[in-house]
Order: sequence, then structure tokens, then C-alpha cells
Amino acid sequence: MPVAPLFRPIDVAPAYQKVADAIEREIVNGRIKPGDPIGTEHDLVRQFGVNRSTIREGIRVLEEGGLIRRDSSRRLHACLPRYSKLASRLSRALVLHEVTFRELYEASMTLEIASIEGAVERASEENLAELADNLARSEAVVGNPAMLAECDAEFHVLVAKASQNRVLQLAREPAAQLFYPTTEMIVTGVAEGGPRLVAAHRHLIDAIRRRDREAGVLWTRRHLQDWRRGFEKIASLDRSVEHMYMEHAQAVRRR
Amino acid sequence: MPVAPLFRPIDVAPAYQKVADAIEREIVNGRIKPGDPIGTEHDLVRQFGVNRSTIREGIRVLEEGGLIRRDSSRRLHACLPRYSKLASRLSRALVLHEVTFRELYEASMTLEIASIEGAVERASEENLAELADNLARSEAVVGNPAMLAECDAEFHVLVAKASQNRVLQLAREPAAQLFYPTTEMIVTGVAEGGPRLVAAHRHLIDAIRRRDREAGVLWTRRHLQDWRRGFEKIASLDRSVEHMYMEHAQAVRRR
DNA sequence: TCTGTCCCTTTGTCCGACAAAGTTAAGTCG
DNA sequence: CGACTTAACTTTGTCGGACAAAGGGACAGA
Repeated sequence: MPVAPLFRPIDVAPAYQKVADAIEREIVNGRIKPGDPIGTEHDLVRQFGVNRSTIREGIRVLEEGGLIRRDSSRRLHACLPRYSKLASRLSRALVLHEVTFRELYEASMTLEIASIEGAVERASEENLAELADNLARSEAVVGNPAMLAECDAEFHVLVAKASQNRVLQLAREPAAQLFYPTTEMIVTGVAEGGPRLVAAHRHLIDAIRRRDREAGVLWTRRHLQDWRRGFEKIASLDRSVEHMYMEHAQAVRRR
Repeated sequence: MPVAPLFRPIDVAPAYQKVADAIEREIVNGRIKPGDPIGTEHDLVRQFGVNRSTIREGIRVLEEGGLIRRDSSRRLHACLPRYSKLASRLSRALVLHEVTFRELYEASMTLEIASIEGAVERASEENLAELADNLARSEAVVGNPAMLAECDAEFHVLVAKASQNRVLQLAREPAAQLFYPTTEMIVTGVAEGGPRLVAAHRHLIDAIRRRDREAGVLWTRRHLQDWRRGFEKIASLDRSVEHMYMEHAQAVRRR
């Protein structure tokens, strides 16, 4: 027979976790703003009354979570978590869960179409300028698969940015990080792949500029279907994301 | 005048980071499988030849990244990162970036429709059973806004799960974690909100069972539009996600 | 203005230590 | 022989102190 609940569960988190939680709370509720200094480890030792080792463990937790960073001089300050850094955690998780390229493809189809729709509706002149700049750079490296793949990834980041929807921007990132690295392989393997890719980008920019939603969706579809056709020449869509992609993702993350 | 780049930047990562990277690499490339023990801190001290404090800092990094956990007896072992834990990091980031409810709404509309489409196409009997169970529980707590909101959140997680697309599952989670907590407020404020919510769920399950894509999309739209109408009675869609939501998200994360 | 120097602070790392909690093994009792 | 208790050992979380390397600031000299 259960006794009446006389006591609330006690919070028995280790000290380093409490330190991390306390600092996180101040950042999240806005008392510490992004860019504000956190103070030195010694300051925190004094404030929390725990050992420096304990403080340092707490700092690692927050650092990994992207809430605080060390600037050039290694001083601590709060910061806005970077989408791409957080997304790389998710990409890593997707790899470990051994998701298939089919899942990536399907999800990306949804997310990229939503991005282009948002971009068509709300892209600013600045967004268009960035896209145009990207296109110019892409045309210049159309013969270089590695650099073209990089441009392609950036292009779609810019489209998502142009959608002015940061939730969408964030949601598409993990899939994109795994999805687009394959572009290099595909462009390498399929002769007309590079030019087709650049042409699709051109049509997409054009659609955004003309606020032509239909065209935007259509070319996004084609663009992704191109990817798919190219991929299926190399492997089955039902292959799970290979561990090798992590090498790429890690390299990207460190930038 | 910039000098020609004669040297590449040297990799001078601190020791704790190298420790974390080394262990991460073994996990990601599959040499350490989820569930495998990592060894004690003392073991790692011996293997890496660094101090225990250093090892512990590295461990914190991996722990926060969700790659390793401590089991009941606090021993370290590798594990598959949990979507909901990672997603809560992203939710936190979205709050800090002060995204608006309009962004959440638009992104969720896309993601939930994609989920239901996948569910309609691929839901298993087991998925349907889970959904039916959730519906029954929802009906039982229709008068309790807090519990109903919780059921609603779970319902949509189950729909995403039924889509059999883990990328989608992951992509929708951050938005959902911020989106659905408001449900409680809405159900509290709008008298017929609870019953309408449950009715929508019933129609959605029905659509999945009948493999009726049209109906699924339609009822997802209605369901979200209901949320929107309810929300707009309380606040503007252009309000940014309040810091108060973090309290909720944090509570969820700890579970 | 640029450079080199001295001093102070801060970080990254190391060492050693200890209490609390968990694990293992031995010993005891029914 | 099996279940329970106890004692010994291990591991984690935390602490205190220590030190080299690197950064920042102030200051003098070219």
C-alpha cells in the first residue's frame, strides 16, 4: 500500500551538473545575454563554492551544448548555439541509427520544398544576392566535384535562409549534412551531373526572383530526383548511411 | 599584403578534446557498438596516458553529446543518442534565437503533414495499436488540459514513428517540443478545444487505418489550424517563443 | 609605430586524497 | 545447499594544491 506522498523527490544531481544547469538557466531565461562574459573559472569557483575541477566539468557540458564558448583568448562567454554545430550532432545520431538514404531522400524532399516555398514567398534582395553569388561561384567550379558539392550544400542553406523560417532552417540541416556529401560522388560519376546541378540552381533562383512558387517546387523536385537517379547508379536507396560520411561531417563541424 | 599560405594550421586540440574525439571515432565507425562498455575512468587513464581529470572532461563532452551514458551503476557504455534529448538542445537553441510562433507553425505544418503521409503509407499494426492506446488515454483525460497536452504531444510522436522515417521523426521533434506545450494553455482557454483535439486524433487514426492520404492531410491541417485559432485568442503568432517554455522543455528533458 | 620585456592572470593538465555508493567475495546461518 | 550478512575492494564525484604555457597589459626602447 503506497504511503501518502509526504516528500518531493530530492534533486540529487552531481555538482558539475548543477553548475551547468545554473548557468544554462541564466542564459536561457535571458539574464545572461549572448556575448556576455561568464567570468573566469576562478570566479565561478568562488560563486558556486565548488572545486575548479567541478566547474570545469560543468563548463564542458555547456560548451558541448553550444551555450558558451571560449573566444580567441579562451575567455568564457555566452553565445547563440550555431545551427550547423547542433545539427552535426543530429547527423551523427542519424548515422548511428543507420538511417537509409531513402529516409534521407524523402525527408529532404519535404524539407527542401518547404524551404523553396518560403523563399519564393519571402526572399529578400540580400538573400537573392547571396544566391546569385553562390551560383557564380558554382559555375566557376563546375568541373571540380568536391568544390561543386560544397557550393551545392551552401546553396540549399541559402535557400532555407531565404525562407526566413529559422525552424525550417534548423530542421533541414541534419538531413542535408548527410545528404549533400554524396553529391560529390554523384557529380564525379555522372558526366552531365555538374551542369544539370548548376542549371537547376539557376532555375531555382529565377523562380524565387519571379515569386513563382510552381516553378520553385518543380525545380526542387527535379533537382532532388536528379540526385536520386545519380545515387541509384552508385548504390541502393535502402543502403544505410555509411560510417564514412562521418569523416566528412566531422571535417565540416570543425570549421 | 597577405603572405602566401605556406603552412596549414596545426591541430592543437586540448587533451580532453582528443580523448573525446578518439572515443567518438570508435563509436561512430562502429568499433564500439551501442551498449558496449567503455571501461572505467582508470582504464581510460591508463590507455590514454593522461590524468583522470582530463579523462573526466572528455567524458562530459561525450555524455552531453549523447554518445555515452552511465548505467544504473554509473559504469560507462556507448549508446544510441536519443532523439528527444538531442532535440531538446535544438529547442533550446530556437528559444535563444527567439523564433516566432509563426515560424513554428509553418514548419510544423510541413513536418506533420509529411509525417501523416508517411504514416498513412507505412504504418504497421503495432503503430496503429499504439495510436489507439494513446487515443483511449486521451479520451480519459479530456478534461485535464495538462495531461491532454501531454497525450497530444505523444500522439504526434507516434504518428511520426508510424511514418517509419527516422529522419522525419528527428526533424519534427525540436519544433514539436516548443509547439505542443502551448496546447495546454489553449485547451484550458477554449472550452470545446479538448473534444475537438481528440476528435481530430480519431479521424487521423482512422485515415491511417484506411490508408486515406487525403483525409490524413486534411485532418492534420484542421488540427493545426485549430491550434492556431486557439493560440491567436491568446497571443499573436508573431510573438517569439517565450523563455517560459524552457521551463517546460527542461522538465521534459529530465524524464 | 613597432618590438621586446616583465609581470600578472587564466587555462590546461597533473598529482594525490577521500567519502559515498556500488560490486565482489567470503562467511554465516537456516 | 541456498539465501542472507558482512567485509573488502572498486569506482565515481569532489576536493585541495601545484605548475607550465599562453594571453593581456603596461612600459621602455628603437
